[in-house]
Amino acid sequence: MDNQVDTAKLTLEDVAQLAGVSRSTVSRVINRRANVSEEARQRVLAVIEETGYRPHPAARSLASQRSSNIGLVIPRRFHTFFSDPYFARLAEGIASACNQHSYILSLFLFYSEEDEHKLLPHISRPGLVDGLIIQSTYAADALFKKLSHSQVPFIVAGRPVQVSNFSYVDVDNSAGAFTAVQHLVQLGRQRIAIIAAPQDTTVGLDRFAGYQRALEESRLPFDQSLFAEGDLSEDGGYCCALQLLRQKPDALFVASDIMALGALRAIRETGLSVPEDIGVVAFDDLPLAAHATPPLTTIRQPIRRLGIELVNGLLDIINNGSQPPRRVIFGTELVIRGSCGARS
Amino acid sequence: MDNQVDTAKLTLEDVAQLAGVSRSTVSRVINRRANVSEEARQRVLAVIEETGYRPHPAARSLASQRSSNIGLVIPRRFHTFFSDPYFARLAEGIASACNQHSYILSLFLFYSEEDEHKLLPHISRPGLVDGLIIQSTYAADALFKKLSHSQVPFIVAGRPVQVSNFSYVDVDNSAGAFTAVQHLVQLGRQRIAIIAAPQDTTVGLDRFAGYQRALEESRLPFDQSLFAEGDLSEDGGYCCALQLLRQKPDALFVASDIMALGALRAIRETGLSVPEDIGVVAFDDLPLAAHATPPLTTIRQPIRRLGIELVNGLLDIINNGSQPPRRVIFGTELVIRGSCGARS
DNA sequence: TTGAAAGCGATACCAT
DNA sequence: ATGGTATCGCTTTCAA
Repeated sequence: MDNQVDTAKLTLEDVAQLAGVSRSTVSRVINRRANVSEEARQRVLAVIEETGYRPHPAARSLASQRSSNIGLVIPRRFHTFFSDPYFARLAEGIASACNQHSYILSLFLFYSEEDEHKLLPHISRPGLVDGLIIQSTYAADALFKKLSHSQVPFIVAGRPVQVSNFSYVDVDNSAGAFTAVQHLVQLGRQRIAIIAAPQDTTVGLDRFAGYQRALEESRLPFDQSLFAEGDLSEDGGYCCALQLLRQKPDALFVASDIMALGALRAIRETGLSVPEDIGVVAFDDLPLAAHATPPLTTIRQPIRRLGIELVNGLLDIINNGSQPPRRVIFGTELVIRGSCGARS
Repeated sequence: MDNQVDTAKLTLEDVAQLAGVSRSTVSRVINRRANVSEEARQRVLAVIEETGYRPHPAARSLASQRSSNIGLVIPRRFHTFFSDPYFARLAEGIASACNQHSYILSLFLFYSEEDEHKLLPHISRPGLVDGLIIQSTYAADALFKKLSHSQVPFIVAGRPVQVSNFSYVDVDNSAGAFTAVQHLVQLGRQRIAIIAAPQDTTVGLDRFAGYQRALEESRLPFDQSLFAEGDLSEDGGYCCALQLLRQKPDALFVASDIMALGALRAIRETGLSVPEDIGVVAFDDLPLAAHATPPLTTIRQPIRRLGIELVNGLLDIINNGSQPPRRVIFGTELVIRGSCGARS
């Protein structure tokens, strides 16, 4: 045990000597190559166990040209997003998948344009990371272009705004929104307003599209005055709701749970009640949705799974290339609670 | 511009040739060493600019034995914590400080014991990271011990539970809690209950200590039946509040905003009102505190600054050693809103 | 101030 | 199956 003290500067060579084999053999054992005699392998393994030897990551990456590192990139527009529980959950899924695959996860948050200029050249070059997971944003499109000229494989979290042949993982935002609105219609609501997510993101666009589709299908007219665009914050939801309430809607589809909290607050302050006066359906199903007053009926998306799939997808691309682009879209699920007025 | 295409495999040697100098000189320029003639430096800089050359991180760390990487470690007990906005904010502060110092931030979330066993040997050896930021937990103490035998510098986020000579950054939890409770006392509350944070964390212990101190100082008796220990979740706060309400308290000090949300929910369901029947003061001042109904009076702690200071502290330790241990404690601030019943 | 050369600690190809 | 060796791209003495 105590011989682990100076373990720090133990090299392959040392292990090889102790085991009475060559560096090559030790390397093979470590990398689980087949062509090693069981006997040699056991001897090496024993020495490694005893000494607590670990290969030096830098030496490894230099020689193999792989870093076993992937980066999670959050472009500028989304800092605030990081205080959004959605993001933490995604990161969690990503991190746990990384653990599973023995990859290290590095975080790149672009706060300022300066950050981006400074970091981009580093991460878009092979060496630092083997691949990147990038949160989709409108602003991120420029980033995608630069990256697609680079050697670094990447996968996008959420459909990229401009159609291009990138690999991505997303949920079916449009279908989810459709379900949400359809549900309200089925409950007899007629004037269904929407607090949309930013329309320069695919999340925003797609959920709005689903809303519109549901109206059409129910032969309800689209009324521009029942549309408001929030910024995904609680405050945003609050402000939008105040504005929309003047139009006397009887229901509200809110494109995110967080904004829905704000909307509930606005409705409460206005003296109206949910779901009696106004039915509300949100999107995300974060843990807080169940704890809102009243509990939010919302569209559940598998955020953690999204994270895991992003990692799996990225590793697949790293190992096998991204031709054709790899795309995965998860379905959503309506979770009925108190805010919509379903009698359940 | 287009010559940046094969920039990927450009080496120091290439740059040296293009600039008509030796590798050594280029290296000196890159590392901002003094002993380079202005002329040579300019030539090299020009070539770097033109070619978009970036040093290979692995080669660099291998040669210099520094990775320019620091790790943020979240021990087991705290996964749930990651969906706590507190954590996201801390990570944000840490990440932005890393950007500033040109360090890469890697995330190590220990989900399972297996994760820990698998990752620890790697991160506790020099090479992968230059240093670690570790979230304090009771469970983390074992981790600290292992690490203090290793070569890897680390700093703790939050005071370690068992007193030892580690470097750490924390807020003055005890003083904050004291202020909170004192405030309630000054508003005339007599039966002040507490929803404490887990008592196997210093956060929990210190805030509870502050609560007790405030009672003592006001000559109010400590009543065990007015004490409940929550798990930092909304649900935890809810359950604790239900339990405490049976004891007819006239005020509640809740050790975290998130738990306070749960407490408000419980109080609401019980038909009591805040602040009339029950004054509530919480701890954290996350953005959501202002949006609760009623808005939470709470103790503000500078979470982002905590993150920044953790990085600065760690870098200081990396560069100058940790003797004596480096300790920074931030003060807190009472933010008065609606939940406490102050007439403001 | 500059350059030559010896590592840093692994991988992987090539013989054997 | 095993070992020798060139190589990865940089930092860092050491001489000049």
